[in-house]
Amino acid sequence: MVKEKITSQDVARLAGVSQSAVSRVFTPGASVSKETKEKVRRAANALGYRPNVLARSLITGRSRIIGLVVAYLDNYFYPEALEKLSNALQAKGYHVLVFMASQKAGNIDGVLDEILDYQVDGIVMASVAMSSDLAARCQAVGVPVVLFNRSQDDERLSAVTSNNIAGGRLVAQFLAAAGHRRIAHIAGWEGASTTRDRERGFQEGLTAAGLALHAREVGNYDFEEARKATRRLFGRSDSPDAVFVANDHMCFAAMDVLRYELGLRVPEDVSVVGYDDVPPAAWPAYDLTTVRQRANLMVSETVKILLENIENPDAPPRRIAIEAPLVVRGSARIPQGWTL
Amino acid sequence: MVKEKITSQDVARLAGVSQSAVSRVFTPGASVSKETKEKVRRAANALGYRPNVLARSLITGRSRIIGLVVAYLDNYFYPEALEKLSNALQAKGYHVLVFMASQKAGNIDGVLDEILDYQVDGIVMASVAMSSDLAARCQAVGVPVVLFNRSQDDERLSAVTSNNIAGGRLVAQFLAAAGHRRIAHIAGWEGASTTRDRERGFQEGLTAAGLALHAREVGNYDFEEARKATRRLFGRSDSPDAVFVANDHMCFAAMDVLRYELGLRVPEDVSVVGYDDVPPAAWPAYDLTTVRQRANLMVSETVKILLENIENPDAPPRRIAIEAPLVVRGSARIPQGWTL
DNA sequence: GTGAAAGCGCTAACAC
DNA sequence: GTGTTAGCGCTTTCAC
Repeated sequence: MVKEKITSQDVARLAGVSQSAVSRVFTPGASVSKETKEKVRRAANALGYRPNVLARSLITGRSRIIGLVVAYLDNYFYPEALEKLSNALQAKGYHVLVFMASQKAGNIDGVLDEILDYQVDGIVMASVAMSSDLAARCQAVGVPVVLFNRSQDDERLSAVTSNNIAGGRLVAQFLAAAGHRRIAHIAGWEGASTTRDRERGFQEGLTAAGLALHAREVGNYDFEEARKATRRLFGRSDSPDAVFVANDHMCFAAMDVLRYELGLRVPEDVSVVGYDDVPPAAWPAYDLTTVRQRANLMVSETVKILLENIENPDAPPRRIAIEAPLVVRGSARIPQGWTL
Repeated sequence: MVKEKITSQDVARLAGVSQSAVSRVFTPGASVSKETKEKVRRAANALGYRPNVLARSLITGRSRIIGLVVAYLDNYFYPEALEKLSNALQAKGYHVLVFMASQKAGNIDGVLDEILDYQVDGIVMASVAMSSDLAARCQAVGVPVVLFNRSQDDERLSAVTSNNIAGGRLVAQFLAAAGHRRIAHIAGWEGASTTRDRERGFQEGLTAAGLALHAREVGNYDFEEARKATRRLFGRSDSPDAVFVANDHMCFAAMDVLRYELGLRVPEDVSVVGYDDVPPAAWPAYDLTTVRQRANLMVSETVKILLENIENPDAPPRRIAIEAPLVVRGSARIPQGWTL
């Protein structure tokens, strides 16, 4: 096993220049003559030399690593986001170091320590809530944090979400306009801002239409819990004629219970609307009417904010809510003349 | 913006010990007295000190970073694998640095350079093929590589897959035993070992049952292409009465075309079998009979091999094929008295 | 434009 | 057991 570590020193020797000359060739803004550059390049290629980014980080104080904390990947909104995030960051010369924040609560603290140990230049927290003193810790070491798909009141945190309130409101309007009167909701995990906002907008929309929420259950963004919630919702007399489920992941579970356990037809017997527009929502088997979270935009905003805060540590945190359109498919009755 | 970088030097000063004493406290195998350890711990906590793993890496030559190259995350086998891999590695004190290898071909070369720049301790290549000289490069710098869900003949590469040949054979047996006689196949991307192996086993099984492949199309593991392949397969007279689709991702596309475009019933009109057993395969809307790739086992083997090769650079590469059982659900006719 | 020299924050001999 | 010393591979003044 030949562990040949080629250093800039080796290249310098071969090229007949100083070690710092080699460094300059590999440092974007440095001043080197054409000839030196040429010689060094040649020597470097001959040896297969590549700069050690860890050593570089030690001195520049920048690792070009972004820590990503994510709780779960079984909600298919996240793989999609992760893929896009990684691609966008890669294009800017950054890379994503993944930290899974398992279910365990206090867990996040430990994870944050691990992240910081790697001297990351920034942190993206996807679907994870952060305590105030964690935010303070990041601020103390000067590492910008942006919350992805979660919002928080803390002044020091940037956040990118879809406009969950408007999204929820849109669903209510849509369902009300279609003539539904017994409209139910399956909420997500109540600790999450997305859950509160989607439900708040939904309630507002219902109220504006002169309706009251017919029934409500909590699904905690969990597949199995969503099934149970659906059974409870439809297990009683006077069951709903429409249901808004707080995300697509739970919505698939709900639809399956509706159709295959309860024998209900969608949308003839009950209209179903989700949130996220993950890929399976478009599959004919579900053909789900849902609010689209525009992953592309959410990711590009996240990257923009992150890089801005890395380059300028005094840039203020920002909170962005991306407009979230309703994608009308076949799982919910369509109101007469619905256009918006 | 207070960018307080706390170093071991600071801690040493506060604790009244030498800087190396501090280092030893944070180095697992080092010898420190109880009192020193206590003093240092206290000082470190007071200052919020944490060792800089990058600086450590520079000297130990180990970064505790594993590079993961993955081509796409829309096949839901990969998010699942990534989650498990990250968790398993995290438990061992390693972390995953993600590199997306976009569609572009020669791309892998560039990606590999980036990976190596980070001084990763090991590399996992998921669903990516590697040229021989890339393998040589990794070997040259002493970085172990394990292929995940792909196999390759190169001697220097470890690989973990399911037993694709046996899996394919099992599907053929199952379909033949159910009395199907016009059995078709939608293959994946023909450049992948999984594609070849699954099809090879499938063919063998067919032959053993005295059958010939009725028809064959290529879906390239792509959703849209799989739809088209399905249309071609069933667009002619004498269309298949059963189809084995090379992975679940394509299989969902195929089933949707069968049911919602062609009006065929599954499994009454046509039996459908997939490969992977991703979560949606178990959803009632699909209820897919499929070969299970045991992500848990595949990941734990991957981690085992990787760590083994990191700790002992002379450990030989290993090629593992995990047994892949057929999960019988409702998308394919079940043979009389099928037990295995 | 280029080399010499001084570290970045840490670990690992090496003496004591 | 503990401090001193010498780097890990690199960037960055600083003279020239």
